[in-house]
Amino acid sequence: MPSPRRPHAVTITDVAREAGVAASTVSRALTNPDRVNVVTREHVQQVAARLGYRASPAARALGTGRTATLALVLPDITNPYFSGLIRGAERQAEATGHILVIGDSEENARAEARMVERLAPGVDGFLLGSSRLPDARILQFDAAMPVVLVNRRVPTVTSVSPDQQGGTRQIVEHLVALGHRRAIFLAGPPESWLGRQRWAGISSAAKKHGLKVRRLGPYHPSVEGGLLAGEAALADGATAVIAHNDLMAIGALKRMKARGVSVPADVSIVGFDDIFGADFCDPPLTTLSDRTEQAGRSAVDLLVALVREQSRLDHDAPADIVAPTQLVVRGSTGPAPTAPPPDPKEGDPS
Amino acid sequence: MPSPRRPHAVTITDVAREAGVAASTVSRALTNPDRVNVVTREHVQQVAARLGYRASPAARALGTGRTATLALVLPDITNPYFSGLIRGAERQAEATGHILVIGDSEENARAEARMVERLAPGVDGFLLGSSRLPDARILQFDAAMPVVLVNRRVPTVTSVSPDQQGGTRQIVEHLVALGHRRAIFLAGPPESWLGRQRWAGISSAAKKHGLKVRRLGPYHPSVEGGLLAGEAALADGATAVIAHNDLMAIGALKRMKARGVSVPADVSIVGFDDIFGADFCDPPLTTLSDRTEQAGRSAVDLLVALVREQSRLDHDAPADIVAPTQLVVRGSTGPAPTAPPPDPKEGDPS
DNA sequence: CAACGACTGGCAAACGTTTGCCAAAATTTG
DNA sequence: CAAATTTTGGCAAACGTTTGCCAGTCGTTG
Repeated sequence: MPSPRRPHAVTITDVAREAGVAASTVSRALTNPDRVNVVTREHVQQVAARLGYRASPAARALGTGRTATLALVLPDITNPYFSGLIRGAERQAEATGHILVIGDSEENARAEARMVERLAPGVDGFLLGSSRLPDARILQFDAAMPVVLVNRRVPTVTSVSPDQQGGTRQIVEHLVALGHRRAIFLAGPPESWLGRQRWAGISSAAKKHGLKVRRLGPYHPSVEGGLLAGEAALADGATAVIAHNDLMAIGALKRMKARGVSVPADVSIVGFDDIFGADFCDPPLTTLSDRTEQAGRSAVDLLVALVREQSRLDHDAPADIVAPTQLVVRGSTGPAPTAPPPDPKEGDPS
Repeated sequence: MPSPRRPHAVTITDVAREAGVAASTVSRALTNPDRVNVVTREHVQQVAARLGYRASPAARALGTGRTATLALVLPDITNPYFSGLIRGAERQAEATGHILVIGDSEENARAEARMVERLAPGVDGFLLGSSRLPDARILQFDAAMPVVLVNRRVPTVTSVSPDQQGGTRQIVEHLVALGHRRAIFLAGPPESWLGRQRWAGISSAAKKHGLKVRRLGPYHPSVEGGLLAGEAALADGATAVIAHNDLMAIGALKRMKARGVSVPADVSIVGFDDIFGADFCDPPLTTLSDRTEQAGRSAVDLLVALVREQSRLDHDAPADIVAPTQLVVRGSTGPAPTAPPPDPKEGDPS
């Protein structure tokens, strides 16, 4: 007969008995070392180590109201853009003694809200990455528990986001310098704050530089969405395409290639995010890069600070980190063609 | 003065008082509906809903010994190969009412073991993806708690892994059919079980088909590792390169391109995993594909079953799912060159 | 040397559930 | 209609921590 799988875990009482002290002393020796005499403390710690004692997170959480767990919820776990964010958050969570749980809202605001509500009772706070939630909902969550926004800004809510204004300016100036006069912006989901920032930044910079830019969309912010969007862009006849993100840019790239349109000779393409793959697609993608791993770390630090503040009473003003972005120029952008791009080889040109 | 952030959560006792029943009745009405009269049950449920009651996971865990939390630990969160696994696991965890916590061991067995020990007290079981742990350690963990292996098989431990034997056979036959006579295998970390399977499968299939294949490495299973490995492969002069995974294959591809070696005209390259990017790198990568999202779902199902079994006493034989793999032929493989590949353009040919 | 304060360690009461046990009530059975 | 059975709901004891309070012990100070 098989032995029971989970050998009954060693509890604080076991350690107390073995060390000849009260449970409370064990607790203090381990979590509040200054509160107990050095010799008792060391004895207790030794016994605890010998017995392989691990405090029960559940019991601790029940006592303290803290779970030492942070939640990260994202609209699309599989977007490589988020890998860096996840890794950064995971590392910093571990470094600060926290556990990271992860949730995927699959681009759906309703699902995101459900996810937050589902996770809330078990975590100390939330990292909301590229949240699709309306401002009001975010404010509501923020009022009820510690929240840090990533890739989004909402007044009074702590956040870290990449500098889109500077970034879009770089993009527009780059295109203008290459002689482009008409561009297209392939929009992502309207719920995307970053997307709205991008469009705002691009239109404003474009106006300043005399670049004409039209917006198409919205499209699903994926390679598939980019395929569709690319098709639409071809029909428009602009010489430059700015996609909501790299996934879409890559989709558009694929579509161009399939249609025999040469990038960048006929049309230039720019993306956002500098995801894995942007540097080795064909041609490599010109794109706006930001340091997502760093963002993940900072966001966790901010969140941990918020959680700590929550127990004390001093709330200082919410932080708003705006991280620098950098345009990485690769092969997908080039001088504007002098003649308009040729008609696509296949498909109905209507 | 700001109101307290966390409005004191509504507890089971609040619901009980409001509904005019005992706390135990509330508990049963919500978690064990058959145990209570239909009219009381509905009344309680209504009151609970009205008050917005959410059971405290900590308290529940303390009472039941179950946390409704599953851990997924991986050697590299940022490898797009794992995105599918993560998504599949997350979806199925949610579907079965579980929370998924995620850990990154960063290719380090020691870190992996630490991670498991750190997480263990707070989770019901583990999903170990592409574990770098020695068999003995895995058996040890498996004896102490529910464990499901993904991309690894260890006798007596439940697992789901892709069919490497069939997969490697497909690769070798593909290369042989193209006329290749000599190939190189660029090995990943020796701790990788999948890597060992791959080498075993390739050598055995190669022997059968009269293909000569040498092994180089180990290399870090990343694009950077692939760059190095590609360099070494060039020196060898084989006409076909099989990389431990797509990351390395893409690195090798980059290296070839940088060195002016044409793929597939001069050398063919094959990878494993069919990750994001494999279809749009230049040339697109021939690679062995498996359904990682499906694997993630199955693994969670198996784990949940294990957790349930643990409370009852019937343990049935550990499951071992071997999932089919499929060779996706793209542009990186082609007929073997009749002449040997040209000398690399730059660098010391010694 | 008395009084005082700083240190230490124990007691016991939380924290919010679940669940075994029991008794009352309702239902079925003979 | 009494007895047997099932259904229902409450009581109270866990589960494993943390922490406020208290009392002893020591060392210090005037």
